[in-house]
Amino acid sequence: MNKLLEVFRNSSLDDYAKLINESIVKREILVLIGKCSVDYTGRGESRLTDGDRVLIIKSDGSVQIHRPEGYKPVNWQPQTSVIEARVVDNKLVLTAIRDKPREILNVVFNEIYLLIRGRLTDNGEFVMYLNESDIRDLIYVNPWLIEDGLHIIGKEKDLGVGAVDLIGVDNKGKAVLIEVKRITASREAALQLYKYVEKYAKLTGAQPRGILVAPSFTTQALDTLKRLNLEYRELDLKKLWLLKKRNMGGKCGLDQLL
Amino acid sequence: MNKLLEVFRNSSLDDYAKLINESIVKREILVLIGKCSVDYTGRGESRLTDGDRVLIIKSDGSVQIHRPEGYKPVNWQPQTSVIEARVVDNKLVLTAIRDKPREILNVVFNEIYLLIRGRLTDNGEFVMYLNESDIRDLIYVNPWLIEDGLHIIGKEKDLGVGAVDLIGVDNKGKAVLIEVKRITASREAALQLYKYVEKYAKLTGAQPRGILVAPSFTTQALDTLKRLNLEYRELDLKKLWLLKKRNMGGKCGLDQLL
DNA sequence: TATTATATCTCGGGT
DNA sequence: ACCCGAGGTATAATA
Repeated sequence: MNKLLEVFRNSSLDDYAKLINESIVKREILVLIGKCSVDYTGRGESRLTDGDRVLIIKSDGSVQIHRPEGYKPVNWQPQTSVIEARVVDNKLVLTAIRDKPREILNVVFNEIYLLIRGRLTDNGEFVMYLNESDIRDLIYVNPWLIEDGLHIIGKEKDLGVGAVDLIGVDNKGKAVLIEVKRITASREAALQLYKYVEKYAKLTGAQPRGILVAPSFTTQALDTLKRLNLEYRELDLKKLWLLKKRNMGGKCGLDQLL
Repeated sequence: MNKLLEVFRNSSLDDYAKLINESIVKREILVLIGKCSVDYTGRGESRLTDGDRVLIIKSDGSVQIHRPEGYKPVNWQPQTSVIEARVVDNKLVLTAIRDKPREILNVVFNEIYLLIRGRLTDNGEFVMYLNESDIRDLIYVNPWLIEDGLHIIGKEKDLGVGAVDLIGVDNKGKAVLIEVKRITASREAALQLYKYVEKYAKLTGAQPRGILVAPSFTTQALDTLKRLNLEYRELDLKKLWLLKKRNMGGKCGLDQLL
C-alpha cells in the first residue's frame, strides 16, 4: 500500500523539478515542504517573502500554499491551466497559471525539505445535513413550524429581484413570504426579505406578510424588521434536526457528543 | 536542515497516536496521509465515508482534511481547543473539538500511509495590493478619478447602518456618497449604496448624490441604480494600479507577465 | 456565460 | 462579545 506514496529529500534541484512535472502530468497529489517566497498577480497582487511553507498540488491542478499557522492558505490557485517547475538561478521555481480570471502564481523555493507524491484514491461519499435548503425543505413539508394554518404554495420563487425562499398563504388568505437563514440573521437578511415583499406588492398589488426565519437575530436585524413592518420566527435548529432524523430513521449523527 | 521534519511510515497505530499527540503539544505542523472517514457536527453536520485524504494540523490547532481534488478542504476546523489521537478498535481516531461555536470533528483512519511532522519557521512578510481599501485610499487622495471638482471629506464614515466608503462634496456644494467595489458590482451593491443615501438624507435632511464605483456592473445593478436615481463610475483597475505603482516607485509587481 | 445566493464560509475591525 | 462587511472569497444553481 505504501507504494502509493513516494518520499524524496536531499534530491537535486533538477530532480525535484522533474519529480514535480511528472506528478502534474500523472495527476498525482503532491506535497512540497520547504522555504519559499511567493508572488501572485491577477485580481489582486501579493508578495510573500521567505519562510517555511507546505505547498499542495492536487490532481485537478489546484494549488495551495500554507503557512505554519492559520486555516486558510496564504496563496492559492483554485484550478490552473498550466503548472510548471523549473530551475532558475539555482532555485526551484514553480509557476501556476489560471485563465478566467487570468492569474499567475509564482513560487520560488530556496530550500526543499521534503517532497511527497502519489496517487490517492477517494471514492468516499460526502453528505452534508442541515444546510439552508434542508431547512427550507423541512418548513415546506412542515409549515406548522412557522404557524398554524399556514399553507406553503411555492419554494424558491423568482420575483425578478432574486428568489424568495418560500411563499405561502395564511389562514386568513393573506400571502406570506418567508426568508430562511440557518445562522444568526443580520440586518442584511431583513433587507433581503423587504426587497421581496416590496417586489411582490408591486407585482400583485396586494401587500404580503414577510417573515424572517432564523435561529437567532442581531439587534439591528430586529430593529430593521420592526421598522419595515416585517415579522420573524425563531427557529430551533435542534428541533428541526430531530424532525429530520426522525424522517431518516434516526441515524444521521454524532450529536450526542455535543 | 532536514532534522526539521520527521517522516514515519509503517509504524504501529499506538506509535502514530503518540507521534500525533506529541506534535500537538509541541505545536508542530503535522501532515497525515491515509485512508479515513470523517464525521462532523456543529453548525451543520456531515459524513464522509472512506477514502484517501491528506490531513493537516497546524500549530494553532487548525485542522483541514483534503480530498485528492478541489481547492477547498472537505472537512475542517478553523481552530480547536482540543485535538486528541487515540486507538479505538484497532483504528486511529482523531478528534478535534472547537468551542464557540461548539463543533466536533472526528476522523477515523483505517490506514495510515505517511506521517510527517516538524517545526516550520515562517517570519515572511505578506503584502496584498489593490484590495478594496487600497482603491478607497487612492480615490481619497485622487478624487479627480471620480470627477473634477470633487472634494473628499471623509472615509469609512459610519452612518449607523454600516459605514459608507467615502463622503465628499461636489463642485456645486452637494454631498456625494461613494461606495467602492473592487469586482463587478451586483444589485446588492446598488442597494447597499441606496441604504446609505437614504440614511444620510434622513440624518441631514439633504438629499446627497450616490455614486457606485466599480470596474464593471451587472445589468441588474445598472437597472437598480437607474431606478433608485443613483450614479455610477466605471473604474479602470489597471489605471489605479499604475497610479499606485508610480507612488511606490514602480516596483510592486510581476504584472508584465499578464 | 453571466448572475445570484450560499457557506460548517473565514477573517479582521469596529463598537 | 456582538456585529458588520470584505474576500484574489469558492462553489453550486439558475437563467
